[in-house]
Amino acid sequence: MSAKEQRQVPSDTGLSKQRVVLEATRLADREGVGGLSMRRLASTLGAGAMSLYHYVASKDELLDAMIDLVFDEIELPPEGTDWQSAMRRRAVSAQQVLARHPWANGLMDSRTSPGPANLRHHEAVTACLRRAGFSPLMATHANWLLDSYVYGFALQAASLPFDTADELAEMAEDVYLPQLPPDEFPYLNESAAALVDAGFDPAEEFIFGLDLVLAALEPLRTAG
Amino acid sequence: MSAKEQRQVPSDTGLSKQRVVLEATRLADREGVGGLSMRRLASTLGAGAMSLYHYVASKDELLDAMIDLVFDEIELPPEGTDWQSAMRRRAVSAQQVLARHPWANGLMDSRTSPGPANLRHHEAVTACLRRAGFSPLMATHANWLLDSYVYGFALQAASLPFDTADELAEMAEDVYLPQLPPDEFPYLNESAAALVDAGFDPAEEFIFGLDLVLAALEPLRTAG
DNA sequence: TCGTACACTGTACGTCGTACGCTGTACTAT
DNA sequence: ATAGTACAGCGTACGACGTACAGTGTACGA
Repeated sequence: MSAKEQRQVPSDTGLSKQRVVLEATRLADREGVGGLSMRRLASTLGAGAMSLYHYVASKDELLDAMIDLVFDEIELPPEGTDWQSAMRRRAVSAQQVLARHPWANGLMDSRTSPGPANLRHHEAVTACLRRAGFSPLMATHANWLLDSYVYGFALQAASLPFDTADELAEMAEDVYLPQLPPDEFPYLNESAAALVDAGFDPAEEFIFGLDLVLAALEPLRTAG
Repeated sequence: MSAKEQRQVPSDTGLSKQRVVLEATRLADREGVGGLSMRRLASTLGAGAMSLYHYVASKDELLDAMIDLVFDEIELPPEGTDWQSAMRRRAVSAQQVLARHPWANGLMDSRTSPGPANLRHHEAVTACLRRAGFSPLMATHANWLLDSYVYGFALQAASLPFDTADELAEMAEDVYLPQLPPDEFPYLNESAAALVDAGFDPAEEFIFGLDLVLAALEPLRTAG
């Protein structure tokens, strides 16, 4: 039980940056980013509000750390498969993580400096593409396109009031269609009907677009 | 000068929902969404804070209205050309509008109910796709893919600390590269160098990915 | 002249992030 | 044993926030 070497370990009672950031993301998952205040966070940790400032310089830094923790949850592209499988896997993982932490997307645009997990991730993805034969420039194009798709999809999915095909079917009749006079929005009505019929599911939709994107990128692999 | 018919017109001195929402987006453009408070907004309008609540039920409703005003700025897909040109035109317009109002992206995920301009836009885009031969289901796929790309790109672009190729070149040496030890991030270093060489420009990057997406969607047009 | 409606406002409450200065404990040097 | 130092954590206070509530004044129809 020498004291020195376990100083960094967060004892069950003591605080630590890890514990603060982790509990903050849990709180944000539960109550949304609006429900995350330093006072509330502190009280779920059994501490006073100002104690947090020993581990985090400001709320902004806390938010940055939370974002980086989210990036840390995303699977890196696995090695040892073709590049499309690897990228699909990490894209799906990213989509799931962003669905788990819906607040993360909204935070991204305000914080400009990437954290370590973000950088690590970016490096791994770029490595995967380069090894698959993409030139540095084409790898950048691919990265932008893939990330745009992942983030944009998450953004759209987050603003849907339903998560599954069943929930959509329920809502369509009660909420959506009443807002859409058929003479003003004929095509949206047609779409809504088709989606309910087909059992639209966001997770499947993500894969559909993702595969289109991956296929579109294939020709870049040996160009440039 | 009968009084009745110009009641809705915002006289130069009087307030109106239009004036409130418009000034709010101007304020947000200038100072970011964090700088938009009811008090500050009121004072730029030369009014008391509580006066705003005669035109807007809450700040949330104000934000919704601002988002819808942003949608209203986006060009609808023009009729009378092939669908790819039409969609490219509206996508580029959307990208420009989102770049002009960087705060809009971050707001999207929290507000779930689309405003009238949003619906009108969605209807027009769907109509364009349907008339081009997409089935209702394929039109939905296309819509999701395109919108994901547009929003996701805007999100990424907003978190870049530079806007043009020249600014990137300046920043790369001073800010970026020092954060990227070459032994830990070899591929990111390689990328950064390639981008500076090639004169990476976000606007061009957008078009590049967009054209890939449009081409990938072409086969869906006659399927399904 | 009165009444009523409406555009607008001042004050107040609870909450936020956080600056500042204070506690208590643990450990080192004497 | 004692004093000194470092640091984890806290209490209070300040200015800004969204907005509930109870006004105030002006315009206009009766």
